[in-house]
Amino acid sequence: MNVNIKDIARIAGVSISTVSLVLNNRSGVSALTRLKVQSIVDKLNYIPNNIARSLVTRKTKTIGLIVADIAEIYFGTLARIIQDALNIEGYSIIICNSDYKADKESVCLDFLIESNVDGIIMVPRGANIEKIKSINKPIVFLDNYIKNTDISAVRVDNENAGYLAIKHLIKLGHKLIACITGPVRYATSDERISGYQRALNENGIEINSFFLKHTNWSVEGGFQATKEILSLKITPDAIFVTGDTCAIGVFKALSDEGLKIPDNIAIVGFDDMKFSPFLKVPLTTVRQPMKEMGEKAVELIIKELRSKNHIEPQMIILKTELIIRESCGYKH
Amino acid sequence: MNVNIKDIARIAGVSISTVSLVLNNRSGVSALTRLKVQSIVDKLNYIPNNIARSLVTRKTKTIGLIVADIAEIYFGTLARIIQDALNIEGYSIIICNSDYKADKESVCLDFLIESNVDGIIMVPRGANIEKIKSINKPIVFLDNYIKNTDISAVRVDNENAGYLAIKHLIKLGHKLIACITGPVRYATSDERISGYQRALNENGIEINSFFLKHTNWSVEGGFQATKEILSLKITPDAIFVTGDTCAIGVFKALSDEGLKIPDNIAIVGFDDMKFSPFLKVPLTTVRQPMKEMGEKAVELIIKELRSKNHIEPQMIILKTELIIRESCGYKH
DNA sequence: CATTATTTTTAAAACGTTTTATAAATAAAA
DNA sequence: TTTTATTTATAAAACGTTTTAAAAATAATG
Repeated sequence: MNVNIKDIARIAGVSISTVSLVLNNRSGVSALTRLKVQSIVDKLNYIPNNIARSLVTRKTKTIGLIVADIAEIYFGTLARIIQDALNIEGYSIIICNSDYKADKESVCLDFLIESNVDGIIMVPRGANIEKIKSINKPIVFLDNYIKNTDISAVRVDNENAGYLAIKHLIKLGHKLIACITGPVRYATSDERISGYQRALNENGIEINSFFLKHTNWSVEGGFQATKEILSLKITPDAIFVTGDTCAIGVFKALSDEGLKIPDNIAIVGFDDMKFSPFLKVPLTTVRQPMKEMGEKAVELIIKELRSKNHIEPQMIILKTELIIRESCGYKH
Repeated sequence: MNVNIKDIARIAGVSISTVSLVLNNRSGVSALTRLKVQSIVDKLNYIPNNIARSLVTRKTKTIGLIVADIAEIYFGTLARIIQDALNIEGYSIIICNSDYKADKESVCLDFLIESNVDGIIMVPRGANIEKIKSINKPIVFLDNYIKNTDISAVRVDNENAGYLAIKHLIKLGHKLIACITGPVRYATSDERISGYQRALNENGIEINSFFLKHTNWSVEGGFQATKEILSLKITPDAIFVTGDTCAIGVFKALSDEGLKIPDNIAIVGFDDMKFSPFLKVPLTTVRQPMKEMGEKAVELIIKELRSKNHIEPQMIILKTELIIRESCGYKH
């Protein structure tokens, strides 16, 4: 019913092979026939069938993207950036959600393989290492990564970011600093904690394990964790919240208890999402270069896709930036 | 390199056709050979090639989803719901972003067609009607719709929702009610305005056009619109913000001007996103049944996909619910 | 047992491309 | 002009499935 390459060939009076060469503008066709074929293609509004094409080329021009949850702004933002960057390169994406769970991630991987994606960009949970290694396609880790795998990764200087965030708090006179972070055994999360602890250590401040709370970085998670922290015998004078979405819940829990930011308690967030400057108290937060992260991941995977021979895995660590707004007070 | 149906056939000592029948568990194969084939399939971990399959069946088991911007929580949430529902039916999705722009939407449509999707769920911008009609595949409108097209749509009772929201405000004694809404010439947006105006009319309250502001429903949009409203000679005593993301910006602009919610000004939102109960003042808002919306859209498109003969287009209008929290005060 | 009906199996065509190897046409060199 | 080199064009195979129509095997009937 749709016009196909055979029709074009017949009407143009040439062979199928010739039409194919023209369509992929490859050499070996005289300027004259090229023009003739192209005009028929244009006239009939012919669009090559990507499925047939994929069957023989074994390429789908599709990249899989695994994030924890596309409904979270952080991942939505990242997905959008990646998608736009990939589109420019002629690729489309299939998005999968792992919910930070290893078993779901495994299902995602299977699904993407069955979907014949050419490559995968993923925020890895940290398990499934063997499975990931066994995938014979370009893979790029994003945001999180798994140690000791020969897989390229794009991420930020989480340890340093945590360190600088806490140093900022300490400089402002805070000593009782709690930390609300992400899932356990999650590199991104762990590194931020390391930075937090290093800053505390360097300044001779005791590390209280009860001041450390794990969440799934959600609004509710932040709310809950803060409630727990506030129920402790000691109330902190600052909280390092390693995700701005999470901070929305933190703000609420604090305001419920009548605590004022920054007068009673200081907050420093992480991510610098679109809404962060618009919270009741504009959030001081560690900005992640989202655009760079997404685009770098795309650049990497495209490079691997293009090169025939194996490419040396790269570890790209991008710089974060502490954006000082009002949630820690004005002192410097 | 990968094992294919031919290998299975050879090893099992049957024809390719038989293997195919087993794989798609169709009748016409004896229990014995079925078992034999299946065991080889399992042993070799054989997975049929979807591309080859698609080529002959002319089905890709893929649905296109066009939203304005996957980075907005509202659309991210919707996308996640749709994706989960489609997965259950064995479909995957390709997401496209139109940014509320007709030309981008057109590009999205072309892209999805070229991707050979089996159907499209879209939040239509409201233009591209002819193009959409010419697409010879199941299409379901979601959230927004276009009048006088024979295309199924799933949406909410926006007019009524707007009406009830405003009636709620009026009952609490508010008369100077501003409205911050979405893009112009956008049915969803327009209907909410209609309800707003009807409630005003019925209560003999004058409609001031300067109290109506259009935005793209973003945080910044809400912030800007509120600034503009507050610069008017008359300050409203309530604002109907037809999107909760937008309301974050509204909250900020109000607090910048020292206006307290709900004492100085009441706010009623729309959507009831995850964060809405966690805003400084928990948001009174019109809840959209996101899950139902997404799942209904999927149900509809799956039904159209399954039935061979044309299905009567359906217009599903789901009920919203006014969730009363604290942003309009406690009075009833 | 011969017929007929039913079940099981399979060969071959089709889906719409790309690619490889070869043939045909043209240009360059001797 | 013949020979050789180069450019242009194409036939046919391949990609891995499903599906159709026919053949083979088995079961049921008279």
